[in-house]
Parts: sequence; C-alpha cells; structure tokens
Amino acid sequence: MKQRLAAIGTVETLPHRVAAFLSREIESGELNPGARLPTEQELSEKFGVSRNVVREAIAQLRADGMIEARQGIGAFVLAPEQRAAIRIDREALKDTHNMERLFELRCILEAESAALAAARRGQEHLDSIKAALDRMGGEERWEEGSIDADLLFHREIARATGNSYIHTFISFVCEQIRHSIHYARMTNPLHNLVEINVGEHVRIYEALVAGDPAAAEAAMRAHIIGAANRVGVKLPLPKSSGAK
Amino acid sequence: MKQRLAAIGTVETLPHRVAAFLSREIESGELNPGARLPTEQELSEKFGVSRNVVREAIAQLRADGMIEARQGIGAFVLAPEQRAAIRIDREALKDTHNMERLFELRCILEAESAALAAARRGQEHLDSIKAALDRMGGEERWEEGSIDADLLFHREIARATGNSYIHTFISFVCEQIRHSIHYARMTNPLHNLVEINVGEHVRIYEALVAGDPAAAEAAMRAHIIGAANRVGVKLPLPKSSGAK
DNA sequence: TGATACATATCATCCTACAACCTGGCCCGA
DNA sequence: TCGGGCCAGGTTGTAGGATGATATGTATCA
Repeated sequence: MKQRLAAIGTVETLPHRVAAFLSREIESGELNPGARLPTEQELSEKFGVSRNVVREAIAQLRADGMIEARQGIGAFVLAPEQRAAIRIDREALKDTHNMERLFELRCILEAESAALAAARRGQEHLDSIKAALDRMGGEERWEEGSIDADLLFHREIARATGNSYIHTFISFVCEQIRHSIHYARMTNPLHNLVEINVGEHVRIYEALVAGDPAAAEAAMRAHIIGAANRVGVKLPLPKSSGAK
Repeated sequence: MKQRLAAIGTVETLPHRVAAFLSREIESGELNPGARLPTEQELSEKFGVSRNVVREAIAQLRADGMIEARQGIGAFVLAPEQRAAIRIDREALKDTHNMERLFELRCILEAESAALAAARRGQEHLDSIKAALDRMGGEERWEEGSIDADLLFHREIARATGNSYIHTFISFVCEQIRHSIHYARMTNPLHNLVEINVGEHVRIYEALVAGDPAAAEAAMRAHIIGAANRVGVKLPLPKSSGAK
C-alpha cells in the first residue's frame, strides 16, 4: 500500500525540492539570465542540506539547460530560449486556465497530425488504432483501462504519421492532460466527469481508413473540443475564422 | 577563446556521459520498461567513477521520468509514455531525415499558431514583432544577428497567441533547428546556405496586422516550407491533399 | 612597466559513513 | 504445521570531508 502511495505521490526527495525551488526562482524572474547563482556551499547552508544534494539539484537544472556551471567560477542562469528540454509544471496544471491552454496546444498538434496520418497510414497502423478503439469501447467501463486505451488510440495515430517527433510531442501533451484529469478526479467526487465518447473516436478512425486527411482533421478537431468540454474546459474558437 | 569553446562544445562532464549511456541503453530497448538497473555501486565500478557521479546521472534520468528509484530496492525503467520532459538528441539532428521531421513538426505548430496570433494579437505584440522584423532585414547582414532576429520574430508571434505552452514548444523547436543549422554551417563551407527571406516575413506580419488568421496561416506555412528548402530540406506535402 | 608566481574561490570528483527503507529468511510460540 | 515477529543483508538517501582542476585577482620581482 505504501508502495502504491509512493508511485502516486512521488515522495519528494531533497534534491528535487531544491531543484524546484531554484527553478521557480528562475522562472519567476528573481534570477535573471546571466545572473550568478550562490555557491554550492552557500546553497547547502541556506537549505540545510549537504553539498551533495545541492549538486544533484544543479545537475538536473543543468541538464535542462536552465543553468550553466563553469568550473572555478560558478553557475549562471541561461536564457529561456536555450533550454534543452521541455518540462511542464504539474502544479500549474491544477489551474483550469492552464488546462485550457494545454488543450488548445493539443488541438493544434493532433488535428494536423491526424491529416498527416490519414495520408500516410499503413495497414499495420490501422490495425493498432483499431485495437485501441476496441479496447476502449468494447465494454462499458469508464475506468482507468478505458483512459489508457484512449491515450493509446491517440498515440498510435501520432505514430502513423511516421514522424517520431510528432509522436513524442503528442504523447507528452496527452500524458500531461491525463495526469491533471487524474488529479481532478481525486479531488472532485464527480467520477463520471471523465467520459469517453466512442462515437467521436469511430469517426476519426473511419476517416483514417478512408485516407481522407480533411475529414480526419475535422473529426479530430471536433473530438478534442468535445473532450475538453467533457472535463469542464471550454476551448475558445480554435480555427474559427480561419476555417472557411 | 577557451571560454568560447566551452560555451559551444559544452565540456562533457562525467555524470553527463553516464546519463547519456544509460539513456541510450533505455532508448534502444536494451533495458525494457520495468527492468531494474544495476545498483549504484555496480554502475560506479562498471564506469570507473564514484558513486556520486552515478547518482547525479540517475538524478537527471529520474527528473526526466525515464527511471524511478525506490529506496531500499533499486531503480527501474519507466514506460516511455510517462516521461516528464521532452529532450531532443542533438546528435540525431545531424541526420537530414530527422531535420525534415522537425521542420514538419514546426510547420504544424507555427502555421496554426500564426492563425491564433492573428486573431488575438494586441498592439504591443505587433510592436515587438515589427521590431524583430526591422532588426532582421534592416541591414544586409546574413549573420548571427539576423538569425537571432529571425528566431525572435517567430517567438514573438508565438507569444502573441497568449498561450504560454505554445510559446514554450515553438521556442524549443526553433532553438533545436537553429542549433542544427549552426552545426551544418560549421561543417559545410557554404555559409550563405542560411539565407533569410525578408519578404516572406513581411507577408506574415502584414497578415497579423490585418488580423486575418487564414492569410497568416498560409503565409507562415509558405515561409517554413521556403526556409526548409533553403537549408536543403524538402518538406513533403504538408497539408497538400487536405487543403483543397 | 610587465610578466610571472602565488593565494584564493569555485566547481568536479572521490571517499567514507550513517540513516531510511525493503526483502527474505530464521526462530519461536500457538 | 502454521503464523507472526525479529533480524541480517542489500539498496538508495543524505551527510561531510578531502583532493584535483580551473579561473580570477594580487603581489612580487626583474
């Protein structure tokens, strides 16, 4: 049971906390790009942890391209443009407004990707997508399993584009959304809030089978707008004026 | 001068090398999700480094969500879907085929974002974009400065969407492309390969001023296809069949 | 004045030790 | 025989010091 809790809550380790603190300080602008961080020793004293912990925290920030450490001089904050990784703060996703932004990004990515997938999908891709579709709606289970199948459905479509970067990006965004929905379900007793509309998925699948990019794009767009609505996020006019 | 080299080459630190090794081992599938990593001591012996170095490497992988460490048991490989960060291998970008994929992703992101920006941009956004445009083409310098201005132009448009996630994603993708182009220029003596078409940018800007999403999207799409061609990447029919 | 040598500051790496935690087996009692 | 508690060993988490590598500023000397 404790193990289960650890898997969900992700026990906060000391380096993680230090890294999160520094990260926020940089994001908020208290430490501008080019600024020099306190020395490792100063930080270890400030947080009351060993220098080892501080180093692990800095190693993480450095890997992300947020700071650059130079031997003999110190560590410096880098400009946000030269980040080597994209990382989304899950705390921020508890805000509905941010959820809305994330859904908007997802809509952009997935709609056009669906069009690409319709043009390039092979039979093997269709099979994988169909399998996910069956797992999703076969039984009337609106549970974890169905959500997994839902995500798999979207990932398989992304894979059918043949573009690994698109696959990576879409997988990432979907996973963030899944996480925040999971959180919403934990705090909100309305479990049925998360409801999967199988019909929308079927329409996407049919467009892919037909190899019709425009239809696939439209179906995917409609689906994501619908999905956003079902979790209480109203998506503001994506592609409203540009459609016609 | 040495400082310059350090800023470009990013001196390989031991933890970074260990992390890269483990990362590749996971990506290549030699370590499947759920598998347990060797203990820290075994790894430190295997690589001939201290346990501290191994810990810093593992801390990075853990921050990315590639592995999960449990006290008293060991470290385990996580499924690729639950990554907490997106990280692009710059070595892989030296392959033209990957460049092509990245441009395709960029096209998807930026085209629709341009449409959003056209609908939502305020005067302040137009001013920032115009400033970048002036910096880009004002003087006839196809140098670093112009490339910076080019990137800034795109980032400012992303910012005008009012969606911070879109801004983050586009900044990230653009920066990856900039890096790989920089690398290509170093190895290839054809410096003028990287040429900035000011006219294409002007057309995008005018569509934003007019507040015309469809025109902005089309102009951006044309621009990115053109930019890809200018660096020797032919973009395969994005939005070809779905357009009509 | 100019250049070399030195002292200092800082990060990079290593080492040892202990704490916290999990696993498995052993022992003992019912 | 079975069940439960106890203990030993292994593994990660944290602490603290020691040494090497590198950059900066200063002082000394020709």
